[in-house]
Amino acid sequence: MTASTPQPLTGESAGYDPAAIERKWQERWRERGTNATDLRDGDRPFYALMMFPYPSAEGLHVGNLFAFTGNDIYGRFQRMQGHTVFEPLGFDAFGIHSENFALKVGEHPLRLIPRNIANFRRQLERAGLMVDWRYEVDTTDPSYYKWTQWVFLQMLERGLAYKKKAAVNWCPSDKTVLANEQVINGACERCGTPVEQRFLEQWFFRISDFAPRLLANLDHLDWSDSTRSAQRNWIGRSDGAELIFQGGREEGREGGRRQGGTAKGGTAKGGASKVATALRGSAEEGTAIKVFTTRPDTVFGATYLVLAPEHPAVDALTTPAQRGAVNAYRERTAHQDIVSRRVTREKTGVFTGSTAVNPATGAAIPVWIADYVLMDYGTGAIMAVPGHDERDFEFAGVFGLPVTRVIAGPGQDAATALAAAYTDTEGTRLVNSGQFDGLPVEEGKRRIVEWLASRGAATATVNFRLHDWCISRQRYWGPPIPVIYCDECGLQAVPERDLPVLLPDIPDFKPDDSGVSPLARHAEWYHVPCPECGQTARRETDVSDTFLDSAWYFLRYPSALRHDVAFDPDTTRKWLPVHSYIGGNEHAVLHLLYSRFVTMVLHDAGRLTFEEPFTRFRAHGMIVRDGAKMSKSRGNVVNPDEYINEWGADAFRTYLMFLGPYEEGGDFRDRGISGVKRFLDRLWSSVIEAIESAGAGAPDPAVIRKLHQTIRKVGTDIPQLSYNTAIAAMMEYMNALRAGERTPGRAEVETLVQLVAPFAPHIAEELWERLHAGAASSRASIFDVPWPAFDAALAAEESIELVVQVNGKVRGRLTVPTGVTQDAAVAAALAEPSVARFVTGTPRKVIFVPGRLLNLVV
RNA sequence: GCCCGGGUGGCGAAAGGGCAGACGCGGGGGACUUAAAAUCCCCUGGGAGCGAUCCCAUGCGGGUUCGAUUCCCGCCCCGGGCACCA
Repeated sequence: MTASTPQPLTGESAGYDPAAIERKWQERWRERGTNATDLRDGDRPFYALMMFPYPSAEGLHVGNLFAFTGNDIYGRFQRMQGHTVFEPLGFDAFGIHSENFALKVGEHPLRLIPRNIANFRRQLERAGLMVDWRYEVDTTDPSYYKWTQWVFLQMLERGLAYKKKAAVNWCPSDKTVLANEQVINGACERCGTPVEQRFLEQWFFRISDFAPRLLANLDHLDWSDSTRSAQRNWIGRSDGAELIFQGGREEGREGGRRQGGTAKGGTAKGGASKVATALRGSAEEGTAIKVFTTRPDTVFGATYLVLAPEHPAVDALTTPAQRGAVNAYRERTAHQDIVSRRVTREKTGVFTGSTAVNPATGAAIPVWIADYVLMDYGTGAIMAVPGHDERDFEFAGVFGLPVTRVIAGPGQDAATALAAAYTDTEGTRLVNSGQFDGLPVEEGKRRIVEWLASRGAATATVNFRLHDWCISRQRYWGPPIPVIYCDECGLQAVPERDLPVLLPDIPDFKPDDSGVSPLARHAEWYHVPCPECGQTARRETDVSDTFLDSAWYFLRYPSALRHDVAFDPDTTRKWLPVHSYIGGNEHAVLHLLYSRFVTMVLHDAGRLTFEEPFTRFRAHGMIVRDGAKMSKSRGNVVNPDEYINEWGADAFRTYLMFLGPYEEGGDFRDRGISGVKRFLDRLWSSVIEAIESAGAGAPDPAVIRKLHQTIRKVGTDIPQLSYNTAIAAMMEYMNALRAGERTPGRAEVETLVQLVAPFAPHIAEELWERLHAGAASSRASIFDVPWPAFDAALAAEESIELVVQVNGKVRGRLTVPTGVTQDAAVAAALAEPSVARFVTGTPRKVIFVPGRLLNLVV
């Protein structure tokens, strides 16, 4: 690749030198405060937010720039529409990623991060973003995390933060607890190490209490469908019922095997069931077992129960004869790593020795424990319906438990054998279900729940998959959780006046195997007077999850200059909720859900007037390079600095937007950028020629028509983030402008410069200044000049090309006046030999689409 | 397995019931030049024909329609998310 050399042009004008004009305008924007937003001003505020980056040591990723440029174009466009636009940016610099990198290079994050941030800011400034850097936030700055700690206190105050000992995902390599979201296929998302299970005291936020609202509001948000769908799946609503099975009764002793004769595929190990029967003894009377099911219609087919090994009722249900086996199994699952528990599909389990009564059939059915039932979903217990659930069928097969058909599809009846779990519901009906036989599934569900409910054995219930948010991290690089433990007074919140709890500058920030944060090793920090009684007390040593930092940063930006509040109520009312948020879909279920949750809590606390933070969200696509995902190991990472050096920020930005649909991403190819650069070169020379030939040549109506069509196209494409087609339209106009020998007129180029401005701001400012040299307006930024007005009359075509089809096949084209009538069009079409030869006699039918097409059916 | 995207020339892609391939890259030819680069102009989905023209073509198979890349049904493949969630 060779850098384009400046082309000598006529007269004294210099050629297009991106490096020089980009330097010039970035400096001028700084001097003149062009990008500074007066937050008190303007009756049409527009908050254009982009997801702030994690400032890695490798520097700005092209994916960051792709995201930011898309947001910047939209923001600049809104400004030209007359909005006061606020486009802030900051750095999400806490967290395990930074900390691990610091450990790797042996440098303290307190020294490393500021350097990374400085490098990022330098790279970002070169990209020509309309960012008001006065409002920059850095989550690791005490003036920021003071308020992150404040957010925690809001949660604590409202009973939404709580501590519990929990089985957590423990990464033995990073030596830390991971959120469920950070475990990918049973392995740590950072290092890929298989995750183990540990029991630790953890801080949680009660996000699951908000599941119904978080789900319901999605219907009304102007968000990318892909993002909303990901959140719906994550929240995971299931409609069903809780059913009660009375445990430990003596009647129906043989009930567990009563229907065994109907089982066909599930009796592989009948012996186990015999053992179970022999060992069965009397369990404690009256233990009620609640199960959750989405298929209450299949309750007549529930032939056994399964409890999670951790279920609190297991002790009471275990008979003396089975205690040894049950305890051994529970011991094993407690220590089992989460990988094999979650990923292995092999069915294991142990019989408790007890039975429970199926509330529908009255039969006594055996109660088992198995690790395929999870304590943290539903009630931690299930009714097993092996006939109609794949997992239950498999389990029944392993342990020789009876399988009963209670759902029959077309061509099946109550006696049809089950070779596998039958899970269809469409067009099926209930069988072997007493008075409910013959009902379709949906009606069966309703009627059976009503019937059982009348006997106190069922409640219609909704369950969510969403778990509470574990925010504890036994690490160093995060905001300390502002809590103090006093032997006298118990758990104490750090009073707001004592915030921030500063993260101390300690040299040994490396986590060890203790499961406790490195902060615990520093007595001078760890010991603190109790805020209540003044006695020596201990600080909480966990720091909070990075996702808490980013769950509220959009509230901080407009108030970033204030140090007495997290966010100023008046400013917040004026500028929020965020009008436009653009970011990657990798944050669809973490950051975006947590932000919605925090906003909802602050709304309920009366601190915000809105409960949804982002009015409009669009997920941008991913950029790959030469058809492959960018990675250091592949060596195909695009370094923005190199490209900006070679082609200029304007060409780089515009190419990023041109290479594919913004919301889908695209393929970065070095060759492709030259086309965009050529476009900017031509823009430059066209404007220079127009200036130098001032007054020469009348405007060409065809060019003006094309111009207005382009104004319309670009003006509708930008709000839809259809940047690639907007650029294509401007290129088309450029081609029309340059067709023939004529010199472009001033009016023909001036508007184009405005259309290009959001994409290539530096060249646009430079050309605008040159077009208005000497005029009073020359000191104004092009971004303070209103967007060009579209004139429909000027854009209208006088004549159109009418496509003529015969039986749907194109047989000719006619140039006709725009308002041509059907009769005139048919007459003209039949006069064309290319059409007439396919038409004999009068057409049977004529389809006429005015302005587009004529189809003759013969 | 379930839920989202997506599959169109040599390549990145347009068109979301109405001319398939806009725009750009790459390629071919030409102009300018002593020459090259840059720039400018023309051509560029496949096939048949000297030609005007004709046939084929938007992952595969059906359907609806005067007309389908677009809508419907059933598959296949690629990318992403969720997943022993009862």
